[in-house]
Amino acid sequence: MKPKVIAIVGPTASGKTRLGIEIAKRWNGEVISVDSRQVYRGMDIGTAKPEGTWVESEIEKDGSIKQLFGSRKTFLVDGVTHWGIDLVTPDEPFSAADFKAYATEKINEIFVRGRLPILVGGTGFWLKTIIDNLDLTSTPGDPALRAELESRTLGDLFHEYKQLDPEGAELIDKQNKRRVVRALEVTKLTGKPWSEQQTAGEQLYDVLQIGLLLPREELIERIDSRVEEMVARGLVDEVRRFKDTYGCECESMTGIGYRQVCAFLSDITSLGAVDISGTRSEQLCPIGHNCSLASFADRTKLNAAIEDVKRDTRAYAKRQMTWFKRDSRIVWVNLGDSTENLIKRFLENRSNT
RNA sequence: GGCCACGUGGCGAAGUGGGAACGCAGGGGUCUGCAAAACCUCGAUGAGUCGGUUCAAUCCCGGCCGUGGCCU
Repeated sequence: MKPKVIAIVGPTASGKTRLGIEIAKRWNGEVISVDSRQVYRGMDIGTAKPEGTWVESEIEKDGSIKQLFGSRKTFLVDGVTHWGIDLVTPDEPFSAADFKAYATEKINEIFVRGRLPILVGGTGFWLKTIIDNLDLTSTPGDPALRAELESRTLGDLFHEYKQLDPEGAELIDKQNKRRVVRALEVTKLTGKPWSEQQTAGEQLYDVLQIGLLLPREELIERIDSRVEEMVARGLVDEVRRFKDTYGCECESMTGIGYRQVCAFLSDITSLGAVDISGTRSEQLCPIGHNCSLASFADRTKLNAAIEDVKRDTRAYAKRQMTWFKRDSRIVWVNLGDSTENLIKRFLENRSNT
């Protein structure tokens, strides 16, 4: 019998986190965040990381389970244990494959504890690695090779790739350089065509996917107000801290919120319009907020950056819906609907494979 | 009242006497190690409006309407 796992999916700002907590409380579960941005330590406000506290772990003490991502501590949100948060520093890479290794380990641990694993998150690809047990090839990225490949033109790369893996060349998105680079990278590193390495193992878990559905208008409202809330909570200062350490270029800074605000900060810095060495939080706040030091021009720019964040978040939500829509296994519920019977039936149903 | 300018898809905005760029927004889609990423794709049978010139008008001419500016 496969372990039963619940997954809560849906676009950003649809209320997944809260639902996850409710379900965890009701069914004795632990949450695993499936979010490619919440893995970064310290990136809290912009990733809408749930607010919680790190406590000494009670459950990890016996050491009976080998921990790939060992931690003495547990992240508690409203009394519910959360995994998948604060796994790496913002300059460390963390891929879908890393996540798969981490999450499967955590699911098994939770299962052994006799509790219910609840995957909560909007990173569809990461979730898919677990639900469909993708064998993400055993070939990690090779930074040197990748850098070399990336310096070449797409046409050139595709040409070489086609020689090495004609079948893959048919399947791949030939206009997406990032994909072609990876396929070529895998093929060269392993000596075997990338297209032959795309396999999925047998399903590991019995999964109930619950999708949160809400009217587009309502989702947009929720996105907008959440972004405003982030700003009020100090998004700009958070981004500035990371900008000072990592700049705007590293992967973790390409997240929505970070990207736009980082660009804004670079803009005003280069113009010398704002002294950013002083008491920062007082100097930078958008129009409509109470602040005295920022110039009107800079506040206008910040407002524009915030609008960009909202816009890009909407676009992201749309992409997420495109992803989830095509998975017919998802059971869609309206925000606010009870999941009681749905989950009850799922848990009572004995899986026979 | 007179003079001048302008009137292009939801917004912004080019250009041309003979296939209406582009940006943004919006819709649809792809996805097997960067996925909040990367990539693909679709929207004006028609240019305020009515006439005229021309083989042909969004582009030239005129009337009307509208907008902005200037003048008395």
